[in-house]
Amino acid sequence: MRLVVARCQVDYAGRLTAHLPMATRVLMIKADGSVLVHSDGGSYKPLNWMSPPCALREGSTEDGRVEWTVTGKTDDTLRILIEEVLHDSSHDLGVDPGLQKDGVEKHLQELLAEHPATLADGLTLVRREFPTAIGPVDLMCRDAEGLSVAVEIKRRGEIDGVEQLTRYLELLNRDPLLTGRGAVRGIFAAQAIKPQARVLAEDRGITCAVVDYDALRGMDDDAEHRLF
Amino acid sequence: MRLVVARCQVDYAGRLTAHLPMATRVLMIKADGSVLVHSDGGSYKPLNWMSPPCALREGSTEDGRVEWTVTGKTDDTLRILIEEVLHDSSHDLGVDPGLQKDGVEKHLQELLAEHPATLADGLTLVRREFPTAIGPVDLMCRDAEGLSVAVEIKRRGEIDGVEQLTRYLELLNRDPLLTGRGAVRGIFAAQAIKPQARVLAEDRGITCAVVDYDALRGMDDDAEHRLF
DNA sequence: TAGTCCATATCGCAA
DNA sequence: TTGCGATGTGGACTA
Repeated sequence: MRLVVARCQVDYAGRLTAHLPMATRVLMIKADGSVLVHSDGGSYKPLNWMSPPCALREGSTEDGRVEWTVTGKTDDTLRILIEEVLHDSSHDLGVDPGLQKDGVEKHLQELLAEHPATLADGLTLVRREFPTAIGPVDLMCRDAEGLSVAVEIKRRGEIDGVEQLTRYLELLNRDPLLTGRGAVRGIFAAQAIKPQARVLAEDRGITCAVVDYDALRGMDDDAEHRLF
Repeated sequence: MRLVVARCQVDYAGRLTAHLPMATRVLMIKADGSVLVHSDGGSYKPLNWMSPPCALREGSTEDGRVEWTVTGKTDDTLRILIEEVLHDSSHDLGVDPGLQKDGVEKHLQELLAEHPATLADGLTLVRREFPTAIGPVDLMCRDAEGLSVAVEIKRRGEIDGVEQLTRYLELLNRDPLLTGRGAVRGIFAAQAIKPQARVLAEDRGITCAVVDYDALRGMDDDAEHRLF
């Protein structure tokens, strides 16, 4: 890992072209050759970068200024014209042991599988990841009247999720084993549902359910076993 | 901008919980208080981070080790336990003049709005960003016969774009003002269209148009004004 | 390898 | 501010 602070001008040409005027920035050069150009603001996304695999070549322009050329796998190139180097240091970091995560969509599905009644009164689980020809339905349930209910779970409820559930319902409603007592209903469950997605869902007779993740976790006796 | 290289352990708790075991990493602390934890690989995304606005507090644990606590706007917290500092430097970067981009979807839409006939002979523009209940249609046009044509523009033509255009067409074809002379047609325009998207589009009677960005830019008399 | 879906997404624009 | 779509999306998983 090499860290450089320099007054520089950056030009990228690849899927798009982008230009950064001359200013002081941080250049991070990773062991795999990838380069990140950061300013003193924004968020974690660099102003400009080159993803690995790529190669950095240090050269100079006709008028003797330092110029880095980073070449990517395709035609991507990142040109960094350096006017003044304010800091330059290299560090051996070794291999990173990696990140452990908890609390993504899979976990939400586990919690709802344990507590399906929070989605609709009297709802009981038939099975998780119920298989269909076009992919698994997150939860297949049965309501108080014994009718089949397909549940699609998303962390954020957007229009794509409604389309997905619609495709599932279309398929499920061709199966006489499921539709014996009546058509399969759909429930679209998410921590937040966008207005457009809600309109589309309701237009298609799909019920929307906003899920309170913290409340669900509170209901789960084993919640503490998942913490680090 | 402060750059620290240190052996550290990182724990994040917010929308999810995440844990990084003790290892040597780069910590980037920006002027707005945001913190990035980078390893010597991966891509531009840090292993862990805290987005602005946030506040960093340097403290120490009961056993005297250095611990940073970064607190975000909501309940987000990032705890960095530091075992050994290998490098620590601060730099004044000033305000960045910002990034200039060229070649994104918006620009493509401008060019096609100026030259709709490249999509189909005799096509003329009615208006850009034509409003519907579920969002704006990129270009609403009229063909040589006076029939309405909805154009959806994507940089990359994938299946989502076809779904989007299908929804627009469904809605537009309920409007007697547009369908007076016949049903509204759809054109799916992109720099490259994936095979699956093409199949779906043609199955729905949507015309696919592959757009040559460079050729379009060449037709545009004012193109040079957009260059740097 | 190509398709699909998630993300602590981030970012920019507009209502 | 919130909603919404684009992103040089990236990354993981699957068939």
